[in-house]
Amino acid sequence: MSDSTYHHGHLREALLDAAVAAVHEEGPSGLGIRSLARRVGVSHNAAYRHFADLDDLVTAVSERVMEQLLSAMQARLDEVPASEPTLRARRRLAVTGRAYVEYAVSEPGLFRLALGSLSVSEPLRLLGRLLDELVEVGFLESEARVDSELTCWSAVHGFSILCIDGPLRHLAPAERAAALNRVLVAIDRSYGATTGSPTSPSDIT
Amino acid sequence: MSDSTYHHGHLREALLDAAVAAVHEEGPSGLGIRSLARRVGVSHNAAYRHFADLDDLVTAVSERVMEQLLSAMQARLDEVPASEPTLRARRRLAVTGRAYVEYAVSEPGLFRLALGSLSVSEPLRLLGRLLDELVEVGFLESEARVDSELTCWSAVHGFSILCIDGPLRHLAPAERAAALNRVLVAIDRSYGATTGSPTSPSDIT
DNA sequence: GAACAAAGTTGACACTGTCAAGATTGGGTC
DNA sequence: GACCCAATCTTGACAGTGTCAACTTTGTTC
Repeated sequence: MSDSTYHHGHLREALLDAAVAAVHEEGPSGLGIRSLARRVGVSHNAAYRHFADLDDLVTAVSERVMEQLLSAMQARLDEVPASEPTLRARRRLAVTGRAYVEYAVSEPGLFRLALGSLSVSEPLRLLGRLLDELVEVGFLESEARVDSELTCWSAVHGFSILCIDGPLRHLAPAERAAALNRVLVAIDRSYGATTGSPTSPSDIT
Repeated sequence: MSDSTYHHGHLREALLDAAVAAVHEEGPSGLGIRSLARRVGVSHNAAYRHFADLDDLVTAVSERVMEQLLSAMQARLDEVPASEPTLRARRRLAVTGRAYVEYAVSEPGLFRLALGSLSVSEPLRLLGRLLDELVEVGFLESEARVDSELTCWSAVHGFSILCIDGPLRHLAPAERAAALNRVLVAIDRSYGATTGSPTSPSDIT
């Protein structure tokens, strides 16, 4: 790898890194072909060799952010200790929702960017698996399983929006956590309502 | 009112009208100081006498859209026929949620614009009143009332996003309506779960 | 009628995304 | 080892944008 500016070698990756940093610092509007090129130290529209378009670049950044979000959820998921199977499945769902919201709050710019222009099919697939677990374990009736990822994802995503630029914007972290717990308990209750679950909802927080 | 271009008279309102039309046709990115001025037939940055800033203009448009959304919900609300009080209160809540989603789907650009930059405190207030009704009527326990607007608004808003640019994007209207019904029933069930309501959830659709 | 403030216009500047054409480089082939 | 080529980056240009400053027009008020 020479010092010459030509043939940077990893321009695409460097641009994506810079894009994540820019959105982290300045929000989604900080993303620009030229400003990114400046940040990487390359001349304007060098990026056009790697991205067709500003939209194309934004899409690529979104995919990267979505991967971060997914792995953050996955990490939390794996930390849930073994216990009574039903309780464990319910906790796995709750923990995933909490990870989602916490990512949104800690990285509002990246979250807005990713959710504005990309399909959320990956997180929905993960959610689907968790709900299947709830059915296998007998907590969620298979009839109520239909489209249940919609209510679950909607609730968690909507709560994130309220925290980022809604009325919950200036809530203290502790109060936000309390409100989030109420939302997660409501989801849990809504799924277990049909079976009259014996375990208290507060067990999942 | 003279024919002269000077002293347009209603420039502010004309600009807001044009803004709504532009976003309706071209999406949020169709909003621009200059393009709006062109649309109204006035020279560029005449808008600066009425709006400090592009952000200021966007905020004003958002408020206008939010008013449209609110009155759309209110209209549906008033159409719910008198019946058994509990059923009526539940239906009023469901109908409001449906109006919210239908507005989002029918005006995705305006919906995105308004929800991206404005607080949703007005709709939340309306929602709060509906939930108070559910408490008065004995369907929702007052203990579960705390922050219950969060779960409700979150679910409906999240569903809207899924319909606009999520995996539900290309769903046929009938299927979308069916999925929406399931979400609304889930909310209803989650609220009535603690009391063991005697009425079937399907009554509210 | 003169003075004044409000409303619109004109001109300029820096910035943006994007296209076209040229310069530079490393890898493969004879 | 020299040569060509394709990939990569640069330079230059164009239209479009938001915004500031200075100017012009207009309706109102004393």
